[in-house]
Amino acid sequence: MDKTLLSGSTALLVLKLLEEGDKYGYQMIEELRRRSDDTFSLKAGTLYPLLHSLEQKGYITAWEENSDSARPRRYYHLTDAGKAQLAEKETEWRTYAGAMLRVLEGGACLA
Amino acid sequence: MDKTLLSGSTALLVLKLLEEGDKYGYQMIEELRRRSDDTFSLKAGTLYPLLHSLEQKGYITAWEENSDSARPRRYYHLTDAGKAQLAEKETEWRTYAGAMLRVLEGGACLA
DNA sequence: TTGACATATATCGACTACCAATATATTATA
DNA sequence: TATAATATATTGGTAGTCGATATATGTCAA
Repeated sequence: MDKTLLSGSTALLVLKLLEEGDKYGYQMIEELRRRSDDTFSLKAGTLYPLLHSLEQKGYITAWEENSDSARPRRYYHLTDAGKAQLAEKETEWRTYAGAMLRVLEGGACLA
Repeated sequence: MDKTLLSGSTALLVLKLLEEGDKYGYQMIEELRRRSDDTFSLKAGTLYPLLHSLEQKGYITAWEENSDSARPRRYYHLTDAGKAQLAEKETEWRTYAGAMLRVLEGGACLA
């Protein structure tokens, strides 16, 4: 898969996952891979900086799992601002995909 | 529109337009804008370097319009290699869009 | 006629997004 | 004991897009 195709939609994917409930980074990577049938394999080097930036913008908040053992997990929670941003990004993506299909199918059966 | 959404699919759009017949740069910008209902407004600073790179890769060839007056137009023609690349890119995009929809609709009616 | 705008191609610098590589730390398995 | 999976994080590099700018011509209105 061309990685640049994902450009811009990564934030949308992350916000969408968090709409269903609080999740931690590693979990999101696994879930995205599974739900997209291995089409999306989001890299840690992409996700963690993205999570920090979304937090800074107020779209998500973080809370640390209270665990005695193991590496602690940072769970993320979608804020109201995040929900608004999600709605906007989703509309934007559907507009883009629709326009794309229109171009791809515009000259299909004329030649 | 988030410009990064377009990332990676610009080459696909250009190859698709050329599948219908030879076209010149400015014409492609106008046609894309029209066919996408103003969703795509490809910039000259994006298109011309892209055309050069597609030519270098052998996906398209260029021929100069023989005009006495006016600024001459550089028409581009899709090669066989370009047609193969187009098919591959188109499949790739549909895979990506399908996976995207699967994630977006995965948790839609459960909450 | 002069200035503004559309046509038409081209390049450069800046910004953003993504990834590979690397680092760190724990647990489970061989 | 060492290899892999879990889990988060940072850095450096690459690629794609745009804004600004440059150049050159044709058209239309003030």
